[in-house]
Amino acid sequence: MSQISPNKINLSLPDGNSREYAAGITAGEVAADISTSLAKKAISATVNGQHWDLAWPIEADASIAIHTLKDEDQANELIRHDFAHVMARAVQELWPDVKVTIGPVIENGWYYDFDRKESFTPEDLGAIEKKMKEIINLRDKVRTEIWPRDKAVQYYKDQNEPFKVELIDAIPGDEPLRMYWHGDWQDLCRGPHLQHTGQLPADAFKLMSVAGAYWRGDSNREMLQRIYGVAFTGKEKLKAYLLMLEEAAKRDHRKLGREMDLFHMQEEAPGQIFWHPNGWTIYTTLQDYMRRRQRAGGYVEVNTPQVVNRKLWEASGHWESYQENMFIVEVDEDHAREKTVNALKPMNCPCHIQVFNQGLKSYRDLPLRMAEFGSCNRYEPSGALHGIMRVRGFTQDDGHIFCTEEQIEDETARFISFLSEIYAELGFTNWSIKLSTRPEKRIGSEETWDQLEKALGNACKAAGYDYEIQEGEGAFYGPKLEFVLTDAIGRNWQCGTLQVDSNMPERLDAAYIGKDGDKHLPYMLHRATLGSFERFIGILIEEHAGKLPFWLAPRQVVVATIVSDADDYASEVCTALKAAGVRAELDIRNEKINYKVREHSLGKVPVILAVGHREVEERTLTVRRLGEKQTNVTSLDDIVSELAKAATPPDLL
RNA sequence: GCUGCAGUAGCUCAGUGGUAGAGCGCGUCAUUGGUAAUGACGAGGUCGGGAGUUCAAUCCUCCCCUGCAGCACCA
Repeated sequence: MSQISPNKINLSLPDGNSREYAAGITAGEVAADISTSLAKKAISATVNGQHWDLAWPIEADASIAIHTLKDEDQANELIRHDFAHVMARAVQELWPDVKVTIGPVIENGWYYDFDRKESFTPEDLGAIEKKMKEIINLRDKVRTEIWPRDKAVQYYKDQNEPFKVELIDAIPGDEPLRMYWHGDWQDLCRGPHLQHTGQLPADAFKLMSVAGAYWRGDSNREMLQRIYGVAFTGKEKLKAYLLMLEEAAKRDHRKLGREMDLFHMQEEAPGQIFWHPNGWTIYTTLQDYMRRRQRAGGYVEVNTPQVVNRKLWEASGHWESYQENMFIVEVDEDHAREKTVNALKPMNCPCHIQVFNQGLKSYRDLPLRMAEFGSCNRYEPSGALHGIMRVRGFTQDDGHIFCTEEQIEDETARFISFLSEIYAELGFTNWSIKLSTRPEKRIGSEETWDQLEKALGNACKAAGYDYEIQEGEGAFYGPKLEFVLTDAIGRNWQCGTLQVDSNMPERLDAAYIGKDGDKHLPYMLHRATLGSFERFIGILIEEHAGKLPFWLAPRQVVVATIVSDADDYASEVCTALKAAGVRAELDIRNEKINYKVREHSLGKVPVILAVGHREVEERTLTVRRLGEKQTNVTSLDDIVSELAKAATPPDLL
């Protein structure tokens, strides 16, 4: 690729030295010039901050760094990318009639979408993996060429690859098309790539699963088959990743929900939860906590109807735009001319406006912070349901702040502090804010959007937080903040939200009398801290792998006897703990202590107090804490006061 | 909703074209035993629902329901 050029260029290396080369030299040639061993190990380069293929020429002065597999970030991107191509080639070698589409790098690996009539089976994945290893062993050189668009289109038409033709059509006209080969196999790709397929770590990848995926993410287009793979720079890292997946599966809230006897679901009520005593204890403990927090935060609590006539939903706009997600309830009264049509509320906001609209409001009433533990029902698409995380019946810790435009920024900042304290008390310190700005389809003037987006951004800064902008992701009526928390194994969950809205108040005729004596339209800030109790509890369970903080644990203490002579004392201990506000249970069953310890440990009870002859004599207890093997002996009074303190919710400490 | 896979005892799972089995759990009895399963005996299912093929279906076919993975959705 390099060509003779009269121009000299200066390349500065990471060690501070710089070297002079003829313009047009490739990064690979630079690596070879530095050392032959580097040339062998090199996989790519970074040139002026851009990830660079070793075969691409460098035309001007630049900073350059050569990468090997040791440079995790670049190496992962590169190998995952080339694995995608190698997999596509393997698939086409095994089934030549399969059409290829796209195969991007994703977290931990890649996927590639194929168009094939028959489904891929798990056995097919094994065959593909085997074929991939063969291709890697061929050590085929990677070659790229830049082609004019017409030539590329014609090529793909000749190859009968219609998806590639469509892909080219979607690429902006001025972008060069980079054609890529390893061996005889070809794909369209912007690169960069490895030097040859042999640089792929053949022992550090695995094909994970096959699933359907829409072409171009459009549910109206054809459904393709997507094969997911994971790859790392070494097999130890792959092993570690697979181990992490096993750990994640162990803390699945659906599994723990059964093991801890928290809740169940059944097919007569898909997407809805039957809470068992243990689970409901978590729920009410969390709800009691939120109720106290909201009172302290200046909210008034209300409660509004579940079944509401369609008239209100027509007025709010939900009937038109949200109907397919609503549970419709028809009532056929004996002498009525027609059926009454109602819907279960999918959201609380229209109802809160009804409360606001009772009586005439003055500017003196604002900001009015109205909260409800609002039970909502949404007919979510069947494929969206997931344990208690995504359900059809749930309760939001909902709230609406009615305020003037000037109050938005302060109220938002105030909410962010409110939320941050709660997240901290619930043990989540790792969370971030996303600001979603005006979408394409929207209402309201540009000036208003400017002001509202600025108000939310300023509020974040005022509360002391940074935010990330999500361009165009706001609601059609206003911008929003999303509060995303990261759990113990790195997964992200959107829980809290705050959305600015004047559309709903307007549609439902909300108004207040201003200083000037005229009617004004209030703004409404839709906000939730936990999101929904159901989802948040699911997150709590997974975050803690079932070992909830003591104050939230549904079963906090089991007093377990070793011999039946200790029954009376154990009962006395249990009573004392209950009186001190601890959720304590008595286990005087005719079972060995080993058995009891095992059972309650599996049930994730944080503290087991064992009682035998010795403890009865000395009026002590042998304390065993969940996750610890050793025990220690404590006096009755000490343990009662210690556990009573641990059982106190954080806001009451 | 779409694609694929799955649905057998409370749970986890094995199994077969001729009306089903294990472990745990549950019940009874014996056992009073120091920190992750004491032993014996016993009771549980008609194999998600419906239709079809067949002399005969839990097993084959079709439809439906529910779940799982991914996609789409989550104003």
